[in-house]
Amino acid sequence: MKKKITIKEIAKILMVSVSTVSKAMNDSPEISEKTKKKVKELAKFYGYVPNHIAVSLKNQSTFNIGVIIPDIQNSFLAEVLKNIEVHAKKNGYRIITFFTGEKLKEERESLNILSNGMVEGIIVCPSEETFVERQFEHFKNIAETTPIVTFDRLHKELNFNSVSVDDDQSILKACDHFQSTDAKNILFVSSIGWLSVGKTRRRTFTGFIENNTSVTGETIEEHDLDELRKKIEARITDDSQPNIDAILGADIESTSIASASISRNKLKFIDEISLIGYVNKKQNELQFPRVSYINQYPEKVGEKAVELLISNLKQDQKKITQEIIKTEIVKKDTSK
Amino acid sequence: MKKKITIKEIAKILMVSVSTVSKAMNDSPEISEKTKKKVKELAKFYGYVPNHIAVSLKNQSTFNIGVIIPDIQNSFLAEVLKNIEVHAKKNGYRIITFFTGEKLKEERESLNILSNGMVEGIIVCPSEETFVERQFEHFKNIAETTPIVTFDRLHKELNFNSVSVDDDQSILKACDHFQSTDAKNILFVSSIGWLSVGKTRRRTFTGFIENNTSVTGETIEEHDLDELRKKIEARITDDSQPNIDAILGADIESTSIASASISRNKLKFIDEISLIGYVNKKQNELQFPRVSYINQYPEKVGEKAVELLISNLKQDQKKITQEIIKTEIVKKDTSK
DNA sequence: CTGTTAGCGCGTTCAT
DNA sequence: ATGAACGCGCTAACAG
Repeated sequence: MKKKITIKEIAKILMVSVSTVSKAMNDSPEISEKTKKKVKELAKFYGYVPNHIAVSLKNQSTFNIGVIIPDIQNSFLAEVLKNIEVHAKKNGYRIITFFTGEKLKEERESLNILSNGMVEGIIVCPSEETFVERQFEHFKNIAETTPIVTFDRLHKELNFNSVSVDDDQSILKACDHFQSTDAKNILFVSSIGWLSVGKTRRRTFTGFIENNTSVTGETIEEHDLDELRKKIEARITDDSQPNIDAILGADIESTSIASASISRNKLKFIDEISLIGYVNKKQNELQFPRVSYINQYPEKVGEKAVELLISNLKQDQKKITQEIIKTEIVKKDTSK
Repeated sequence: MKKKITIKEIAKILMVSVSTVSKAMNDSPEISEKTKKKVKELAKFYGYVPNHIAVSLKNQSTFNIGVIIPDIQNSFLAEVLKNIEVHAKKNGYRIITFFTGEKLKEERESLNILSNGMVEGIIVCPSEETFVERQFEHFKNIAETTPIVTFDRLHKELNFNSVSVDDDQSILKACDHFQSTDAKNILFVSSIGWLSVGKTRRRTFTGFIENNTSVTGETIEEHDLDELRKKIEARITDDSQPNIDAILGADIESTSIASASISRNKLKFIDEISLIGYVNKKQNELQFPRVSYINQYPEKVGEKAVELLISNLKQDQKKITQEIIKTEIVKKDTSK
């Protein structure tokens, strides 16, 4: 493998000083056009490019942004990540991505590594285990020296700039929508009951049911997806119990399973049973039926996260901004 | 924002030299236990961690691997990426990810940035535009100083270690499977006719048809997904033409659309029409029907790519390894 | 216009 | 057992 050429070697070849080369490469007005041309030609010839590590050390700035997310397979997170990358690039930043697999230990390590001067700020979606274990110290420690923006998942201990989605509102909107289209008995299905966001969504749902006399509600929570499918199918085909005329999916998986269960048992969407939930948007457009869904606007989340971080980078701000993205019910084929 | 503490400041506080602190932190046998303890305690107290940029510059090694992929929304690429990250981490490397959006310009820029000392090697899935424009010089230039491993997409000009999937074989396997289950007229659908991999898949299909008298074949290629859907639906419901009894999807999108089209028009899977194609595996498991698919084993691709790169990093190897991952038809609900 | 020098943070001889 | 000095590649303040 050929060694990369440095400024020093170019200087030697041209019999000038390293600073002349450096200035020429950076188009300093101090250098004559003739010299600039000579230097640049040779640089191009040897494929010279400034060593980013050295520049970072010298300038004390890396133009890297760290991103930590629990799972790339989650289509919402993947879409947020993509938009983070796009907007970071637009602002001249690169991203360094770590995946935690929802593990606290991985999260701690990622934060440590990234804060060692590798990046100027960190955008992070805290892992589930972090919430379960209620461990937030590692965030606070890092935040003393490195700006942090969190997204998607909130906690009162996480006192940073953040972008999240109005989860309560979206569940309520779906419930309201069902109620206004005359649903009588809503089934809430979830494969993320163990996850904090799953708990919030369930609580919001049960709260709605308790405060409304015109609708009743039931809940199926099951982490094992195949079990979940069985339970849902058993319930919606059970004639001995009150009829389910609407299903609310608390996450992408349970919504998919609910849709498949309805199709497999040949129930008629809308006429017999409606469905609203969370989906993989891109995939949903191609399917039949396309499920009516709660749009969480991952593009906005990603863009806003970058925006908050960069403004924080540019000036040491004191006030914390907790941005909340409004969600929206998008009607497709499975609901009125 | 608090400034990060350096070795220098710790040295000053402890009234020792920087080299003593450095050695103590790295458990050098030259340093007494007493001093080590003193240094480490203070370091911990101040949350000291060595500056990664400085260490990288000093050691001329970053322990970073660059990854360049066209699109994170592609579930195959996303799964490969995830596995690259996992295996990189397992070997003590971090990954820096860039997305090209299938653009040549973005690919060039990404390669340039990454090869400026940021990473020790690069794993890249070349963008589509690169193939269309037949531009491979930028790879060759970078490869002189930085080890490169390509994956998924091959070209004879790309003379690097690579991991790919036996695309021809997988299409042939699907065709064979249809033939052996008595399909008479196979429809090949594709939304990626413009993509090199799409062309290969189509050629393989038409080649199969030409060499087999017992089956006939048709092709629908359409980049606009809604148009594609219309064309597929029109064709499979057109009684004036020969009956289509099998569909082969050339990519995830067209396969999804084909499945949805069949469902929407209430054709019976297997009895009336079969379907095999590429899918988002995770999503496919939750759907009804689950589409019979070609498994490309993204886990293996990711793992192998990291393996090839790291072995290349460890010793300057001369022989090029072009790994090919065997695919497999996985029978689900849409085919015999 | 060009060169010399210092220093970013760290690890590593080589002295002491 | 500890410290002084150098250099990784680069930029910038200061001289000339």
